[in-house]
Amino acid sequence: MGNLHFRKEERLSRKKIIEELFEKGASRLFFPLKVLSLPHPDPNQIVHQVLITAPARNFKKAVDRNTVKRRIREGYRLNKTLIPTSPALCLAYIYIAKDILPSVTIHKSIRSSLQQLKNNEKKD
RNA sequence: ACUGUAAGCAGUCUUAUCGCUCUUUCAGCAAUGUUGGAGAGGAAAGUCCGGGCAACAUAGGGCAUCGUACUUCCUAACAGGAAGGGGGUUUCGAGAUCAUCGGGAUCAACAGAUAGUGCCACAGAAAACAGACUACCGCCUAGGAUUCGUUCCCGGGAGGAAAAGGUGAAAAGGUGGGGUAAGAGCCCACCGCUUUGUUGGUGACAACAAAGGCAUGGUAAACCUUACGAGUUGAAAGGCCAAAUAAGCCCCGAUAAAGUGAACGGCUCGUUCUUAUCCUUAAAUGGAUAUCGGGGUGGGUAGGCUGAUUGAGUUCGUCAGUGAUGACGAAACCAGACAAAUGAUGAGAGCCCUCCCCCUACUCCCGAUAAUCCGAUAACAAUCGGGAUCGGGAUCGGGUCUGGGAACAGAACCCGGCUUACACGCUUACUUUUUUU
RNA sequence: GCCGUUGUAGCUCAGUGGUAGAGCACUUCCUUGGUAAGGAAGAGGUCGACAGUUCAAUCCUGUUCAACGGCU
Repeated sequence: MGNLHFRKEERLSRKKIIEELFEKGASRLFFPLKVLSLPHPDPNQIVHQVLITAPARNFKKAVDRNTVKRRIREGYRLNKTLIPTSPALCLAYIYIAKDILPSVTIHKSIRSSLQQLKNNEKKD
């Protein structure tokens, strides 16, 4: 098995890249998630960088936002070996559903999104 | 027993796999790996108050604006807290009744309405300068009736008086008595109010005495007055390092400083002099270009460290105080993230609710009585009641077992409060309903 | 993290303490051969929620809920 870490380097935290991702990134919907993806603009980047967010409009309480973000993060951490590491990507996971869904369904949708990304790269 | 309200306490535990943040041991140039340790709350929430801390501002005083408002104390400070004072509501008792007094429970942002201004709908005669209206009273008087003494009816005049008008949230001290033409604090008793004094209390205030004779309707969470307080902005503050501040365009200046160039000297520096070119002019007068400097635009950078967790702190004990709280001593170090860690998936234990089944002290209910005991109807029989026994059911409790539940809620520089949210459980006070005495 | 604004009829908004209104929309009637426009009448409000001040609160005060905006 590969490394199932999720360290600070894999978090997307630079404001400029985030803006670029939200402007140019290709978006697909895997309910309950919306996934934005873009090749990383920094050529020295080795690992993928991921942004996870749950809008405060749908979840008023910080506890609910935290639980949703934690479940998405676990889903990415356990399934990130599905995509190859060679060209680094920027990803954004936005939680769209208005209820807190169980982590099984969230993991399923993450898995399918990663499969699709892998297929796209093969075509390229 | 049960229902609810308020206050307080407490708000799961163990373990497997894979991870996150900080720290630590060892290895390594480093990335990193490895060993051990720590890792959300009573409200972390709302951001309603008050501070610490930081930057900027600031002679002193006043005005404006905003806030606070019974007293004393606590506190770093507060619109917070503690202990009191007076007040409202309700209930019980005293008072023949009323005013009022005393006890209990409970509520409360409680300075000033004789500094001034404003407002008080509807209703009502009148809503704040009291007296316009109706009604009351005697005096004078026009007319009518009459039993011709007078009385009655209906008007007028100049007065008296502030008692009556039942409407309103609120009506100009209250109740009773005297007094009077009618009345009135006009006089008296009790009570309230105001002023003054004495005593007690640190004080809010209370008690008592004397005088006044009612003058003073409500509203300040209306303006306002008085007293006290408040500089502004918040960690997205501030400090250090790294990176960047380019080109282009616009404006101003070349006096000083700096810079450039030159000369000299003791030459990593000092002294002295000094913009340059072109056109134009009497003139460095004016203009253009270049260079340099400053400002703007433009675009660019926006990462790390610090601030930042040893503190008005925590736990335990003793002492002081009615209490909030304080003093002293001891012990340990107990989250520190930053597009934001403290998790995900399983398993088990305990707790709560529910379903099936079993046992069951005491108690209660229903039914039966072949035999047996007691009592009532004078006695027997019979009947009734009670006991006893048997059967069935309910309940407290215990065991087994099915399914489910576990609230409110996530640190964001740090503290002190307030407010709001909160499942199950426990304690205290009050309380709904039912049963028994 | 810090600061602010708003909440009134189905919609857009007035209303500075005395029984809450306008425009559009809705219903019924008139007008027309019919519709629109026009005219007449009508219905529809816990003034976001809960407390307090006041005789009386949409308005004043406090708490709370929701929506929206700003600060790098």
